[in-house]
Amino acid sequence: MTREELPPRFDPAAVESKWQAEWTRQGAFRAPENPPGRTFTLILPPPNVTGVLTIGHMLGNTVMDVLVRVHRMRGEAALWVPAVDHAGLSTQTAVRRALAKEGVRLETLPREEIRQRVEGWKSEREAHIRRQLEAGGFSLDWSRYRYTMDPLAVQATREVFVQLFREGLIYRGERIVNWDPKLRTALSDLEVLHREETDELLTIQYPWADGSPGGVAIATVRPETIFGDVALAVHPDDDRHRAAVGKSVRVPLTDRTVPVIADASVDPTFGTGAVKVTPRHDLLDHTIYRAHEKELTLLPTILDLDGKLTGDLVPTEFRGVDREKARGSVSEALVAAGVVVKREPYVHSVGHSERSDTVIEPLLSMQWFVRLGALAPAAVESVQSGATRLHPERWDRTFFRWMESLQDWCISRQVVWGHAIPVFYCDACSTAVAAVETPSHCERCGHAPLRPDPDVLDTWFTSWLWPFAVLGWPEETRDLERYYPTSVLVTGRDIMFFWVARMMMAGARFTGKPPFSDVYFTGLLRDELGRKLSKHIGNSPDPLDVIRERGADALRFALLHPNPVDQDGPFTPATLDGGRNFLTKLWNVVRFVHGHLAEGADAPLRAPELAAGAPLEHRWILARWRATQSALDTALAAFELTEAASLLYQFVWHDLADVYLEWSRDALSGAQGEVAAREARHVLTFVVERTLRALHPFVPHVTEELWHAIPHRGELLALAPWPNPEDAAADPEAEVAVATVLEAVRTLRHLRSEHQVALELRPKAFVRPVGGAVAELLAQQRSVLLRLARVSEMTFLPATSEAPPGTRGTVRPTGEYFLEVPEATPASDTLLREQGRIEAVLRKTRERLADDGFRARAPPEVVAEAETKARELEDRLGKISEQLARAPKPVPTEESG
RNA sequence: GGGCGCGUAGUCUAGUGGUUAUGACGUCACCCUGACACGGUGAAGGUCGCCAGUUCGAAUCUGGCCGCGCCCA
Repeated sequence: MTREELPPRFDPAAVESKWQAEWTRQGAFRAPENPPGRTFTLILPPPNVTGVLTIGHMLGNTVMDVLVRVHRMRGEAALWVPAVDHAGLSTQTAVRRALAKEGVRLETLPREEIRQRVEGWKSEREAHIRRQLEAGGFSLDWSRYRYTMDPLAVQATREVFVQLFREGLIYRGERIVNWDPKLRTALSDLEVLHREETDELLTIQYPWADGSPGGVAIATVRPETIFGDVALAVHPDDDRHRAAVGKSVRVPLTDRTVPVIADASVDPTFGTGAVKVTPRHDLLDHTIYRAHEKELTLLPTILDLDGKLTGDLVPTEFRGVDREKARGSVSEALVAAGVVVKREPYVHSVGHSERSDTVIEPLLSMQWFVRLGALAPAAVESVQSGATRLHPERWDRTFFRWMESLQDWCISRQVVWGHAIPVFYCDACSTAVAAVETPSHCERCGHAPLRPDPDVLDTWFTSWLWPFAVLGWPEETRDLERYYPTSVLVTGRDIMFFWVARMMMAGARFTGKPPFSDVYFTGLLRDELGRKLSKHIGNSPDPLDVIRERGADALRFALLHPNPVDQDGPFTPATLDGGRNFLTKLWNVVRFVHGHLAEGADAPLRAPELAAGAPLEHRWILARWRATQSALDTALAAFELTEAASLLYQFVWHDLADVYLEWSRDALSGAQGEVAAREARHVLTFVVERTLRALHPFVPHVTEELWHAIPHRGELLALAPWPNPEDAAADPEAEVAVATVLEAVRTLRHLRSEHQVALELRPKAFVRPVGGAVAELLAQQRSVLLRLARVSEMTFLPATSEAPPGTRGTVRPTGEYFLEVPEATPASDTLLREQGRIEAVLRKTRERLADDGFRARAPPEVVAEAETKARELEDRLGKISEQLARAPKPVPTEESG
């Protein structure tokens, strides 16, 4: 092992691809087939195969990779299953857009050709996604890669459908659904986003059918639907309209008359208290219609699947006109007819398609539904019992609330791309049968062939099975037996209901177990202006480009370091710099260590046994390492990955580099003899090797590279054991002692800086310690003090002596410090500020002590503590005054005056 | 409209009854010291959103107000 192996600067491009290839070659991430002992399983939330991964995905992936790598290093059989999702609707939308560029309308192509187009598109994007995942260094088991349209997934999807169908939990029915007229498909409630919009609220007078003067006025934002009216409805207790009930009115612009009916679901406070009833195109109207089915025979369709007015009831001039356009022209026609009483702006919540952003059209339609209400209790129970824990916990309440108010889930989609609904119709005897394998003939009457259902399933109907479907369900595979239930689900809050809750329902129903024990919600990423990352704004680069420029490890650290669980975090050039800077620091620390190590040395199995009189700095760094590793384990157990990354950052940069390396420089260089050098090397190798192990899950490439450059045991850091804090001893005494020495060093450095003593000078220092213990400690550490504080000598002063001439000094809790200054300089600003600060604290402390209530009610130890503090502060204040008295006052600056 | 959550230096953030309020980025000063200028050393910067209450004592607990975010309707 020679020094040339570590170049002066970390070059991520070469290092990262090298180790990615090596991990793959050695099969490091391939989970064993039938492992003994503990397992740890993650599923990658399958990205849409027609999308690409965003920086946001990288955050979730990094979280997962840290978790799975830690568990792998702990010796568990760790499995992380990669996958992509066919994403029926969004894939078809993407293909539709691509076709539009060629001037081809998707609807004009035969199904088979659409499928081929989608396949081609899929393979291209799938490869890009895989490149992104590999470049990130994510330790996925590619031998278990899954796609939601794989034969295995088809099998699981159909099996689930058939089971639920047979139990009556899936049914086909005519219901008002959310219709997307642009994509021409039904959507589930979750795929509808509500937005406040301002529309015009028209108050329209429906004249009496018998021609007598007056009529009934209703308010509506949808005048274009009046042609579908079958009634007007009022609240039964509404005195204003009581007389109208039972009479008939004429629908404006038509010759049709409709009755006025009473129904308790009408809101009497809205508009005039009377509403029009258009039962095929509004949920509430449909409910009213169902309640009055006997009186109302007509159920007219006036909007087609594209959202255009249609049907005999619509006057010819409006037929074929889009609903948005028709709204304006019908409104004008109504005004012209003199039936509009009032026009006013009205703010209301309007549903939009999540996919196409089109305004959703409520439409009576024959669709397939799942009765989620029957599946919910088991999922609720798993959270209530703690079998599944949400992180952060407070989402429990939102989860429960949603689960209590479940609507039936519309699962049929009128698109080409997706899993066919496994239902087959016999045209001879009108039987419908659900079957996993396509039946060749009708079981009941023998008729053949059967007609398959034309619709496909909502993509989420496959996704909700994912935790067990990827492991081979419904077959009882070894993977299913050993790796299910999975461990942690990491995802964004936005799909808590779409996916997480539904997986819990499916897991409970089909496997009898919660599909995972923990759910970790990641936060959103925002740019330096606080905006969400989005391609539209252009602040969301392709992770591959970021990795090419900065490296995967820098990206990973930048994502994790400032992004606590469920909290929005920054993703900016500055955070990326932070990641890169940390890696450079780590690289240089190990490079320095590497330069001091003997060749062929072995990795220490445990920390060296240090004698009681062993050098303080060794005892200290081992204690710090232990504390860090222990806090790290605690943070990881609580899913506090930012805290975990932060602990390692602090340890590497401040404890290891700033303090320990500087402190032990002399010993390492051999200036204190071979025995001291050997001991320092031993401690250093131990600490650095363990630190690289602990850092590995966060920044796997650079740590793997560095680990191979120092003494180690084993082939791959990725498979090395996770460090055990018990390998080093706690040492509170050393921690206190080092804090004291560092205070002395910092104080002298501060005096130098404050009084502008040039760095190349080595002035004399004088100390008057507060007590014998401090004096003894500083005397013992004299040589390191001289070196770190860059002073030529250090003289201890007796308690009663005068301050040495030609010096300036300051007062700290550990004692008084004086530094030789070249010529008479004023006392420092800092000393004045310190005086002010201490006076303020002292005043407050004295006030507290003067308060009888405090003395009577506060715990005695708090009172005693305050008394001690007051004495110490008085003492220091006196010394500060002496210091100030023996030097000219500083020239007051703008700020200090 | 209902629910959940959040307001701490210029920015992000730790801190669930008693310390001179934590850390990072940024800022300022000096320094290319033999691992690192992607660095070192030192410094400045805060009425802990506002008001009241509980308490000997509140960033921390309670209530109200103001501002912001998310989810559901």
